[in-house]
This record gives sequence, C-alpha cells and structure tokens, in this order.
Amino acid sequence: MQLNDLEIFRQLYELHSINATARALGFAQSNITARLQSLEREFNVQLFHRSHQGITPTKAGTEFYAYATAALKATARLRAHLHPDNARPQAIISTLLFNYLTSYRHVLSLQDYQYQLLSSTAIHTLTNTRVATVITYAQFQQPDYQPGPLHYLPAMFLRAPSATPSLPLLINSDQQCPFRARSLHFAAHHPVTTQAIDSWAAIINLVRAGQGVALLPAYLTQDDTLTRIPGTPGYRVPYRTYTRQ
Amino acid sequence: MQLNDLEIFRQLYELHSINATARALGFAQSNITARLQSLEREFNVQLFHRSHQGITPTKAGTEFYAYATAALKATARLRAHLHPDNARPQAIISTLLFNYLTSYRHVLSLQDYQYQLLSSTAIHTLTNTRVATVITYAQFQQPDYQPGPLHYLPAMFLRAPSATPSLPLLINSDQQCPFRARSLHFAAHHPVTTQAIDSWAAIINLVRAGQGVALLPAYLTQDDTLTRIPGTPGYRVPYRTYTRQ
DNA sequence: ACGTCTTACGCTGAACGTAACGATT
DNA sequence: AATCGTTACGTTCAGCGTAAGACGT
Repeated sequence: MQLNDLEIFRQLYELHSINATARALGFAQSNITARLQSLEREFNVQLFHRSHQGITPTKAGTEFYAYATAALKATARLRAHLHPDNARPQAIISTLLFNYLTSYRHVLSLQDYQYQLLSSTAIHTLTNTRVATVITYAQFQQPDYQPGPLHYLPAMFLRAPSATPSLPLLINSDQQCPFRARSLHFAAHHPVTTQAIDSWAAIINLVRAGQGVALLPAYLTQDDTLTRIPGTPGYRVPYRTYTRQ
Repeated sequence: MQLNDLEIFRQLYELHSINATARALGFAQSNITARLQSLEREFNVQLFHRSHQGITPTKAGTEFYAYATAALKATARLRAHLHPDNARPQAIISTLLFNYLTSYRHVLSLQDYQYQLLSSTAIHTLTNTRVATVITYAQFQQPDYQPGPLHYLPAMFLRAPSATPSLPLLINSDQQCPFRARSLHFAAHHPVTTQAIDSWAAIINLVRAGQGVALLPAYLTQDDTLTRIPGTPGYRVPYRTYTRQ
C-alpha cells in the first residue's frame, strides 16, 4: 500500500464515485478502479459496493476510512514536527499549484515551507533567488537548481452548475501563465468573448457566481459548485519542482 | 511512501545497520540504501547519520520512528478489526513461512485467518480442502484455487556465533520441504555429517545451543543469536499464495 | 444515449539485484 | 583484508493511460 492510496481512498469515500475521484485527482478512472481493487486485495476485504449510481462504502470501508484519515493526519503531523517554524525553508510557488498541492493533494504541508506565492511571469524573470524550492509551470534555468520530475495539474473549462450559456471566458493577466495561454488558444478558435482578470480568487468567485467561465484546475469540480463545460477540451498542465543545490 | 518502507525503516532503526537490514529482509543492501534515500527525499530530512560503523538515527529519525511504529501498529489493528473472530477464514501454511510472514514481515496478521500449520508434504498431498488460503512452497494444483504471485523467502546456513566448526547439518524430515532438498543437495557435495530432525522448533533450538547447523530463514540472524556460516551459499526459496475461487 | 464500473493491453519509470567503488578500521 | 555505505547499470513488473466492454437508467 502506498500513502497515495489512502488519499485516493479518502476521495472515493467522500465523493462516492470512482469517476469523480479520477477526475478530481487527475487519474484515468480505470486506474482508480485498479488501485481500489489492489487495496481490497491487500486487506482481503470489500471496501465499497459498486452500482451504476456510483459506490457506497461497506462496513469495512467505513472502518478503513477511520484508519486512513488517522494515518493521513499522523503523516501531516509528522511533516509539521520535522520542520519546525524556525528551521522552515522558503518555497516559491504559483497560486493554483499551491492550492492544489496543499489543500487538495496534501503532498505539500503548510509546515514544510514558508511559502511565497508568485505569478508565473514573476517566477520566470526571477534572478538570484536563494529559496530552497521553486515549484512552477515555467522553465526555471538557474545554476544551483536541480529540476525534479515532471508532474501534471489536470485542468478543464468550468462554469457554475446553474450558469447560462455564452458567458465570457475569464482569463488571467499573468503573461506566462499556462492557463492563460491555453485559454487564449481556445478563444482564438471558438466564438467566445474574453475578459482579463488579474486575480485567481476573483476569477473563481466570478465563475462560482455564474458571471463567467474559466479554465481552472479539475479538482475544483469536487464540491459541485463548479462543473465542466461539455464539449470543451481538458488539459494536463505540466509543472516541476526545482530544488536548490 | 510505501507501507513496506516503514517496515524497512523500523529494521534500520533497530539494527543500526543497512547491511543487517538488507540481510534480514532479504534485499540487496544497495536497495535498502535507495529506499532510505527516497524516504529522506520525500520528507526532506536526514533520518540517519552514516558512518563506517553503521548508521545512527538523527533527531528526525527518532521522531520518524515514533510515527512509523504507530502507523504499523494502527495497520495491524485495522487488519484485526476487519477480520473479527467469527468471520475468520482458514489458512494452511508451512511453519517457517508462518513465522516469517507474521512475526517478521507483518504481512500476515494473526487476526486475518485461523491458521493450520502443515508440512510441505501434507500440503502437497492435500485433496478436497476448502480453506480460503494456502501458502506453500509446493505446487498446489487444485481446481478452485488461484495461484498468486511468486515471492521469496531468503535462506542461508546458520550457526550459533560461538559454535565450533564441523557441527552436524540438521535436516528436516519433511520429504517435500525445499529446505530439506537444498540441505541434502549441499550435503551431497560437501563433507558434512547430517542429522534428521522432524521439528523446526527443535532444529532452531539445537542450532542456537551450538549443537548443529542448519539451512534456515535469513531473518533469524536478526537478533544475533545466529550468524551465517561463511562460504556457504544463500538461497531464495520461492513460495506462493493460493486463494480459493 | 449517457454515465456507471470493469477489463484488455501496451508503455514507462520505480524498485530490484549484480557489481564495482571509496573510505575507514 | 574486511566491512561499511554509495554509485552505476541493466532488468523486471506495478502503475499508468487509452480504449473497449458490460450493464442500468
């Protein structure tokens, strides 16, 4: 069992759906099926009942949930404990990645770093920084920094569930932002009006309020305040962690 | 992080040695180095100081140990909880495998099954059993039983640390036992006297008491009451889990 | 039709063993 | 020389995505 399996299980338990979990975490749903099966095989117990309406936890599944949440919490606590305030290194990261990695994937803990949220453009034009870690979509060619493996942030065009058709497409002002680039490319090939906004919080609020649509991380569909716009493409926005020395 | 990493870490912490951990768990020591490094990378912290005398935990390592033991305990507790007494399926398994998998690897929990310890010969000649699980070195070709993946039990010739040379080689009486087969093969090509004993507990006791040597699972070297006999070969004894239906 | 979950299948990278290395006792 | 941990390298298989299937609504 991997630690990631516990995260996947938590999503399965909370979303009652293999499909929704796969979308939210950016996996293929066949893969979530397989991970769940391997978990059930390892513990030799059925964790969910399957139906065509989704999945519902068994008694064992509910017990497993208590275990999984406790283990994830203990791991987060350990991370906090290993990196006490005074020794906390600095990290530079884009806003959406920060939300995704801390609130959602729980791969990064608030206690791991002192975070500095910067735009992709700002990160790209950075020179002579000395922070321990930089997480960004942009190329980050600096001496002393080692690129980590490529990862992907799943993204799609979202709107409020109740939204009317033909809302403006809201686009971030950050010149180097890959969400901006993909949004502009889409807009160039489809009949939509666009609107630049320079804050992600503002964009997400506007989309939630039904005032516009935007290209956003897929995990925001999780709580059903946003849904994917049918017929629009999905993306996997690549990013990398660069570590000093 | 895998659950197995926690087990490896526990051994590292308790044995203060990468080499000893590798031997005990049946891994190449380069692999233990790599697993430890990946653990340190994942949590971004050094867990052990390395020296030519072995490894000593850092402060972070000690904190990690508390976490690891708690997590392993919680997992064992979950396994117990998922398979309450009344619903416990039956498993047939060889003695040495039982000890290895329950006491040592903690892959099997006492609470998972009602165990029935049988000799390899008895398992091999079994017909018409209906137990849920059979774990054995032998081929087990029965309708309704699905073979699982092949695993290996690392084994080597062991003696007491203080033992004198040229002790008799103790061999199990179980005709189908792969330890017996390998011991006999070794004896045929080397000048040793042999002695058949029909109980593993007796063999291990005799070896501990310095009355003989025997081919035994490698993990028994863990507590330093037994050591490997230099110049003798090591084996990886294959076994499989067969599951009903 | 559409949305569930499952199965089939090919690919890739992590995990493994072998072996060579460097350093200390 | 023996023993320790590290590095290099080739292999293998779990985990991944794509795609098709089976089943209900």
